Amino acid sequence: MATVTASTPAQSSVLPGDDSARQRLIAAAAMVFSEHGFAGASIAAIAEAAAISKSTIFHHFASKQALYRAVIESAAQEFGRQLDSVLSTRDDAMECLGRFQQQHLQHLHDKAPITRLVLRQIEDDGASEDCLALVRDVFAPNFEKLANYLTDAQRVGMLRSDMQPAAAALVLVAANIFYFQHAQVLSQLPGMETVGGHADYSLAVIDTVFKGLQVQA
Amino acid sequence: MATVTASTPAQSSVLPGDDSARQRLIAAAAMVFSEHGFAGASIAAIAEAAAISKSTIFHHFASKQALYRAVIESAAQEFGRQLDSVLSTRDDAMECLGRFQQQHLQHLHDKAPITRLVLRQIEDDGASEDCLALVRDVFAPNFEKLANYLTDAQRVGMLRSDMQPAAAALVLVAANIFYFQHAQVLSQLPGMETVGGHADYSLAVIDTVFKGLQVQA
DNA sequence: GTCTATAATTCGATAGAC
DNA sequence: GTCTATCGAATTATAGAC
Repeated sequence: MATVTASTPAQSSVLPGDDSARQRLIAAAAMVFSEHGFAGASIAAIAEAAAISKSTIFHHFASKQALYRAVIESAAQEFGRQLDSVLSTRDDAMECLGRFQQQHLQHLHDKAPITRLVLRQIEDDGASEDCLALVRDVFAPNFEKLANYLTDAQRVGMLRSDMQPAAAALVLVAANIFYFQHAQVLSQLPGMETVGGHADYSLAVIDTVFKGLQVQA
Repeated sequence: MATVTASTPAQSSVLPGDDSARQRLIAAAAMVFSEHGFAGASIAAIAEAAAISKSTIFHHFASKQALYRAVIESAAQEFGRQLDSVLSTRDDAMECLGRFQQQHLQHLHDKAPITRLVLRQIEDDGASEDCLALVRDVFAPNFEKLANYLTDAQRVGMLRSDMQPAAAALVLVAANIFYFQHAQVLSQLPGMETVGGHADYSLAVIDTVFKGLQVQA
């Protein structure tokens, strides 16, 4: 069966294929999925891109679906690792959240093809168990890191005590995903000149949400 | 009322009900487009739904594309009319913006099929002149109404003076569109129980953005 | 309705590492 | 000798053509 355990005890093998083979396969699959979508990406094409045989793929992954999911998981976990260093309660909260916004938006762009694939899948088929599981198992942990950061900062008195962490996290993430999906047309809206490029956008969002709309006392 | 600004030369037909025929055609087209998408909706099917002939359609609209656009324009203008009554600078700003969020989200849902069509088109082809023109001519006016409300409220001292109206408007709209597109999976995220249904979500967003994240003085 | 092409998945076997 | 990565060939599923 597919041993999907990620933690091989680093048995220094002399063979070119150990656990890195798996990583190479994921990388190759990411490219092919990105280019052709899930349905359009054949196992044969992925095998060719990874320079291995089709059957080897099924040695590593139980199904095409499982491979696809591993690709997404890999990207999400990579971002998750960044998160830990970005969200440090020791720093100023606004600065910290600004970093988060920028890194998250950057991540969406770096993995743009996969990001589009995932968003599209959720839009088309959000009620499917596949989608629900993907969000629950892969994205929820990262979301929780952000929400936990907000809750912690709240406890320490760095953030408004009656703010809802989950709602705030959602607003921040939504602003990024919305921008990722619709940046091309945003320049057509009035007043958008002042918002500018990616980085400026992230800072404008944080300024807005962090300080709020109401008059400050 | 329907002042459908158009590039079409005003064929001033003397027939009474000329304008209502146009409206009926738009309504029928909206249904057919919603059900089958742009490509899947044939002019013949639209003509049948509107109980008129194909050629009558081309008397009212220069092309299928123009009719499609009129459908979107019609929905946007309908929402634009609601906006004027919702955004009244006389009321409390938070309450007013809460109403806006709820109405906007409700509008997205009421016109769900068309909304999906438009969002999809922007995602797939946002750089096309069609999309840019759509946003510039159809959505920008409504966006501007919200931005202007924020600017006005700012001038009157109801909102923080150094807040960026365009950024704030974007955050609010993004939160709604994001929710519209991904509501099905949001329940998989931790802490979402407290956010609840449509109306609660709107209020949670407004609470978050209006009061901000930082500790209030 | 059968036929066919394509793609996913399974099977059985081989080779090298410990 | 067992374990695992790998492969080629065989099997199933399915969508489209005729």
